[in-house]
Amino acid sequence: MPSEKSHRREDLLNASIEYLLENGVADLSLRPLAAKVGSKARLLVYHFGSKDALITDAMLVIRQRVQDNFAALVRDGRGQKPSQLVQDFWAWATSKQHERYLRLFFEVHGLALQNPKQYGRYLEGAFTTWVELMEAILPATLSRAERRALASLAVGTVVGLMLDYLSSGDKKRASDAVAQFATAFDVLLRSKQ
Amino acid sequence: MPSEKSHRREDLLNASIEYLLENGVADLSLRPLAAKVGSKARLLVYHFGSKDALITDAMLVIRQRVQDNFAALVRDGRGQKPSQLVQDFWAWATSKQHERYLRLFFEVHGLALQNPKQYGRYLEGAFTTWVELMEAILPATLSRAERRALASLAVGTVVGLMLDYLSSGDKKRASDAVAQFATAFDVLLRSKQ
DNA sequence: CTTGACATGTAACAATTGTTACATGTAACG
DNA sequence: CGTTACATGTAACAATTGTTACATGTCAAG
Repeated sequence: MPSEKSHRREDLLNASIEYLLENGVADLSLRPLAAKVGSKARLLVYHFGSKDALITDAMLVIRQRVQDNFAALVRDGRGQKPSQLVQDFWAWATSKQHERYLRLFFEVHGLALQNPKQYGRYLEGAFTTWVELMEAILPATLSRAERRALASLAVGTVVGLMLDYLSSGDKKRASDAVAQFATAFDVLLRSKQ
Repeated sequence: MPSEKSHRREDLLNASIEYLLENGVADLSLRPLAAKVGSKARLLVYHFGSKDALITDAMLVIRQRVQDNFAALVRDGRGQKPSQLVQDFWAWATSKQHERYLRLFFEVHGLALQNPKQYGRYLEGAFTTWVELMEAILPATLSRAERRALASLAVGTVVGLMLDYLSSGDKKRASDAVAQFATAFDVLLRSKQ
């Protein structure tokens, strides 16, 4: 087993992530991937253990990156209403340059649902980590149960509308729906206070 | 090209649908599928044109079935609030026996996003048909734009929370979020009237 | 009986798959 | 020098893939 501080592994992982973002995982095969990242199929298995493990490792890194960005949005927008943060994140995630993150998430997620054994490490926490991040920006005056339900609602709504946008390409319709959610969310939060 | 009224094709399609619901499409290969439905790979290609066309045809039938069921819910619940219909459909779709429909939808959807050429016929309308169904049960007093946004919101929210439930297995949390949505949706509808 | 459309059967193609065994290199450190 | 850990190279395995060419069967309508 290679050491955890190997930077060859890290380099390969970063290059592979780029490849995954461009090509998806459904038709992924190790040899073309290895060729693109300047390596060999043999070595990808050596460094990551298996194809599935490589994909899972890549997805965990990607998730962390996106969540780091969300955390930065929260930090920069301290004091903003949760509904505004949701809209800011929506704008960030649905920008042309970030769409490929969403696409990859949805692809791997769908595969993971049908084959939890293969991608279980990714699936676990795929939603719950987001819900926890969202809970943290909801008013502390709410009960734990209310925060949980409202955070889940916000995450679910944004995720569903992202999927809509990616599928239909109709950004205006999806963004209008997000705006409607924002006002409804504000009302909901006010009513619980 | 085989005629459209061939019932051999129809039988094979129905049997294939059952197989897809149990096994997903990612690891699907024609020979095992053919064996299970009492046919040969050769004939599946003959009847459907290609593997991808078979999957797409199956998905369109499945979507129609689920949407027919939604329409039946609407018919039986005439006069109910939209938020109640949403919750009824949520209960139907997340029941143990129907979960596999959701799983298959999300799997194919993810694949379709990364490869629109392959599953384009399915992707087109995957969301818009649902949004139209939802628009139809919103008050006619709303403006067209409002109906569109609110319908998109309702569909997106339910879809996102379905994905959450399937991923996390936490039905209570997801259902609580749906309930929160229902009350918010009612408020939203009232405010527009 | 014959035409014709639908269905099936047999068999092959050419390419690719993830993974592994075995051996070699490299470079830092004692 | 020699040990050790990490990295790479070569090559093969065994199985499977979607699709196609070509031939045969089935069965109702003319």
